[in-house]
Amino acid sequence: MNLPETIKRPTLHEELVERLRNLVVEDALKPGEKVPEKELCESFGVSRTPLREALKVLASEGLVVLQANRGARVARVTRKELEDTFPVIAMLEQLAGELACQNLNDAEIARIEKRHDAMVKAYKARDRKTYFQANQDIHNALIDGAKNELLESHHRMLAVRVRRARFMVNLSEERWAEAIQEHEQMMEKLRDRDVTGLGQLMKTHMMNKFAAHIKALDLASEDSAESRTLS
Amino acid sequence: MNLPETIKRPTLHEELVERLRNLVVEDALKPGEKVPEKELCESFGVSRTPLREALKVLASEGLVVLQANRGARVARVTRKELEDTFPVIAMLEQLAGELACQNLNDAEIARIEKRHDAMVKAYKARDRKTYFQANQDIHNALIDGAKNELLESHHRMLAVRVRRARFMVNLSEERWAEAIQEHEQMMEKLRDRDVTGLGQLMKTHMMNKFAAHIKALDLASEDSAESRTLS
DNA sequence: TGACTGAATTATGAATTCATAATTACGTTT
DNA sequence: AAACGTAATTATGAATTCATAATTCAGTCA
Repeated sequence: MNLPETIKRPTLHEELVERLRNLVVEDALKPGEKVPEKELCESFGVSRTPLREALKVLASEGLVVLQANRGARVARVTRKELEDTFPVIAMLEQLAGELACQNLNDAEIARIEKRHDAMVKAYKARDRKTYFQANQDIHNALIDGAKNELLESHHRMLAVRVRRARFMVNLSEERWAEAIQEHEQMMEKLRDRDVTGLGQLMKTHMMNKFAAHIKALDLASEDSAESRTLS
Repeated sequence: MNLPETIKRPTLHEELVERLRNLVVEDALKPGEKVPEKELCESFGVSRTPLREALKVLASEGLVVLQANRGARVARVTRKELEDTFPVIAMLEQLAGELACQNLNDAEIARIEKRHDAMVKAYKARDRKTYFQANQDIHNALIDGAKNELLESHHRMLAVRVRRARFMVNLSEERWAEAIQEHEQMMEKLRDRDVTGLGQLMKTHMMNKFAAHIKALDLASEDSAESRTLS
């Protein structure tokens, strides 16, 4: 039996931060929309105090925007914001790749390979949902593998933005195939413990993803006149 | 007359986030210390509600630690945390250097050179306070020069940690001279618009700073037995 | 004396209340 | 009818109150 592990009792506002973040990321609360304080309080069965505390935290993460005396709105996902996000996240992934190569043990790498195989399988079955999950698991495992809490937390904050953007563009068949290729290469580098190699790959992987997103956005914006902000 | 500029009316809790953050960064609230909710409310002349909202935000930044039903404590600065911080901040500075080289115009670069000269002057006069301020201004100007809000905000969060650590170690004469040298080189690269060059320099500059910090910490910890956490 | 028990006190999380800013609805005027 | 001004309503920020968990302290017993 493995002992202690400090009992986790999530305080109300932490729970709410989680839930609200999910509502935003899963696109249940749409960008630009006003956050319905009253309704949310009722549906969660809590008073305004903890909910507002949670909103403050979400605001500091940039997921909602607070306007003095006018409540909170879900932050819009602008093109500029996406353009800003990717270079930063790419750098973090590069660093994560380098550190993960150094820190992961063989068993951990084997576990990642398993997820990788599952992802490839999902790709072949064109099972988007499973693919996305496995993909996210792999990236998270590599980030965790860096064993750097700061890196992890900052990456998580940025990844939320990208995940949010996922709802706006759809993965093209070409990009999907390309992404799988890149992941294959990443696994190779990881097996070989090629520190700078994996870092480099993860960076370019992210920048390619970025390019695909922007391309998809440009295609999408051909339809609508107001292409400055998305959705 | 240049128009709009949305009127800034800081809400109470934002103001408090600022103030509290300063208390932590300026080491008025010592690491590990309990945050005296009551006293702070009185001294700021506000009720607990906005102060607690501010604490939640500070907690999400990692500056304080919340314990359920036991209030907030100022986060301890551990060695591991510093070791985690620097590589991340170094990557961000590298990216900032690259982007700043591309985005800054001649006038902006000239302004940075002015600050650089002021910094060198402060160095020669051994005026630590002025030096630190000018140094910080330069770094901030380069970060701002990247014109990337995400980069900026994440950098700011991490920089706070380093600034906090400044109170624990003292800049050695050798490292000080070295840092000035590095800054001279940085200005050169900036003038030459050497994108990758400046990026590289800023990264190593930060890692050198890191090494100096760690070295100073090791020297300091020789004195005290409880060297696992600092202060 | 020193460790334990339990009551008193204090601190904390969360609900509620209150004052005010923002929004809406309505009436007036042209 | 459209535009403006004003009153009613609602939403919001912040103070206050309340219930409960944590801490302190006094008293008891070994």
